[in-house]
Amino acid sequence: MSHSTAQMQAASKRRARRVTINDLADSLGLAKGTVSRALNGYPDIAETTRARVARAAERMGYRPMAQAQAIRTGRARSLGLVLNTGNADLHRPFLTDFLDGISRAASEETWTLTVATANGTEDEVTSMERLVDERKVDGFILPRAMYNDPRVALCRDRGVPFILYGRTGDPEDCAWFDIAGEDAMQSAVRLFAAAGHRRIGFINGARKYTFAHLRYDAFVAGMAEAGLAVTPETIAEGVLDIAAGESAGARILRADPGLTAVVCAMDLAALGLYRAAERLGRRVGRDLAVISYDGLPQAEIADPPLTTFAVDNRAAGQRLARLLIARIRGADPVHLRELAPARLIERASHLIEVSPAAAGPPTDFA
Amino acid sequence: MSHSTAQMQAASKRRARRVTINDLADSLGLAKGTVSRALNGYPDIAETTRARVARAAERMGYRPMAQAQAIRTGRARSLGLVLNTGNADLHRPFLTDFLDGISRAASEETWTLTVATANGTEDEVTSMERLVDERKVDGFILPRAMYNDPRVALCRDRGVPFILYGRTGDPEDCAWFDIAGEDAMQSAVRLFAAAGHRRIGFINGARKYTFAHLRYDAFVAGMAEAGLAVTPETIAEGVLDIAAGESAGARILRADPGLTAVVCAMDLAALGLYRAAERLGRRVGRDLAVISYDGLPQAEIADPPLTTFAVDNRAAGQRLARLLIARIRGADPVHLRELAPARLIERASHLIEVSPAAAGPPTDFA
DNA sequence: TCCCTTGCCGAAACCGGTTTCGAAGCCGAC
DNA sequence: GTCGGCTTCGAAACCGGTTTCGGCAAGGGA
Repeated sequence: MSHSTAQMQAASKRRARRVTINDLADSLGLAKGTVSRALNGYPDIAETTRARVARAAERMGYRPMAQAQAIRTGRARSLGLVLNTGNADLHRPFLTDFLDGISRAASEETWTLTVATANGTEDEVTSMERLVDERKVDGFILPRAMYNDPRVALCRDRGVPFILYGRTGDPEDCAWFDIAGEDAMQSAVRLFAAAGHRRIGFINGARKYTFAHLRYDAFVAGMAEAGLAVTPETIAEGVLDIAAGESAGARILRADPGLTAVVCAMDLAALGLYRAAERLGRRVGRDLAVISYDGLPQAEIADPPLTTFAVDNRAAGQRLARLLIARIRGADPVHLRELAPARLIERASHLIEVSPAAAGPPTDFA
Repeated sequence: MSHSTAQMQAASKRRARRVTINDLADSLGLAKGTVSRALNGYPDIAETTRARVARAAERMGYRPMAQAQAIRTGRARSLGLVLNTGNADLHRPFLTDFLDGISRAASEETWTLTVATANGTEDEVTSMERLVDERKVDGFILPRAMYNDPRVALCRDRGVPFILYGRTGDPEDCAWFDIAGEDAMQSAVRLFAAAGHRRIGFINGARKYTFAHLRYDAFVAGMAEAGLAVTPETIAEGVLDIAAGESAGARILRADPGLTAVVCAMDLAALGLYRAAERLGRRVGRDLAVISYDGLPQAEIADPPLTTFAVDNRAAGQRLARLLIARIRGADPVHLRELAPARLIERASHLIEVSPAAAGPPTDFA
């Protein structure tokens, strides 16, 4: 039926034709169906046969061709991730760790990661459609969950498994993983309140993302808990980059010159605030305290180094991948929901002297 | 033979079974082989038939299943990229743009991007092997080309197409794309020399990467051209991150306190140099001029903002993807080699007063 | 009119796997 | 000794495409 296996042994391994399941079956004197079942743990294969097949597969370096499996099983064994580069800065610093986490977890199950990019939401959905129509991926990781997320709508409509990085407005049938940014916001307020701050500003992200809702509510709750007044003019919303952070920062700083502390929902916002403060003759870490969220590398470089709640994106990627694979294998999404905490990295930006009335080290809240 | 198409029309589109080439053939009354050839531009199909098939495919939303094609053609239509996270910082800031460039170019040809990660070089090669054995990818983009690159050895050995981002020691049979970092280094030296600097230091990357050889030679050439002496104690090698940049910076600054300018092969090195300078009571942009290379976002945040040669990683990704696809389709690697320039972004770190003898605006060299 | 191209398409093999179905062989029970 | 059941495997269908091969009909030249 085929190419002499003896000849294959003799030939140097390089450039050799792949060894297929037929080669394996031939050399074992078994039917290829039998070999397939032996390799895939079917119960109707004798234990001795199974071992013999496994040994031969190992020896001959047999690795099943993924596509050939996919065509019958319908599983590409690939996770999809589409990055929206419309707001590239949102991903930038996260990405390496995030990808590493995903692909590491995927590898463990011999799955792979397919990534695509898109500009804007519409393009994003189009990319996703192509990926599922061509059966290149079995499911999606959806980063930056939006309150009203068209990607979720698509997946529901097409019956494609997915997992959100973040939460969404209507979580029914959604599997998700998220970091409790809201807890971080509340901790930040507590920390400031305990340090004696009375006038605390807030720079939030854009409401289209769910996290902005959560963090806003948490900020307000934290203020209420501390018995502090929330004044709308010292709250900025919709800030997603440094430039917006700068103008928003300038606005709230001017609205209330008595502001001594600002909580930022994102490091980029805080970095913008740094600039605004400088322009207004104020200095972060000396007469303006800042606590932020994300843990970007820029935050460490900043002057003064930014105190921020850091997110472990590698771990997040791992969890997301594992949860998605479980989802693809049929697990109930209700059981695939996890919330992890952010970790406070105390640097210099939150330490200023406010009032002698304040007592106790702020580190209690780490 | 099959499922009533009328029924399919009636049913809501959601969750519908994929439309296969058989469905298409049935509904057209053609053999599926004919449909396939029509779609793939075979010459033995009548023009009217081809048009009819194309229209039907469009109308029914037919999208061939990638894996089924791959099994016969041997093409997965997927580009492989394995990221080495052992030195995560090397990728970090590049990644979003880079991935965007690759996947954008890939999409144009309806290819996709498969990414994997690895720790260390050995793991990297293992990951690559799995990808090609399972036929998940048709070729690789190899970022951060090394002088002696085991990934290249693997690809050659297995006959797998690849393209280097960077150059390598033995370029035979290699397709590559690179940014002319050496030109940037030489320009930096010229710029400093023209501004009157006489004592110029250099912080280089690690020699295992080819770029470090090229940039070293270019630095030396630039110094010779300007008639300046190269002193080994003001040259540091092997710097790949901020910490190493700091200690290397301290060393050369102490070795020659008369140093007024430093060329850095990487922004991270420059950022480390900032810290070293500060510790030694010197200030970049006032009594120490710095020009670097990469164009990281951190460089803009730094104080003072870092003058640096920026790399357009999106464009690089695009070119790499296009070249790799050409390579996979059989183009001769000798014709797949490109060199692109870096672009100088003048900020504040290179502007200091040195000697009144110097004349002429430095911008001549941008 | 006949023959030979040429254009166009159907039929079937093929790719490398998975899954279904049925049958052979062995065993113990009756 | 026969029968039934269980274990174990071979054979073949199948998945959704691509590619080869051959045949039919139309057209052109002699």
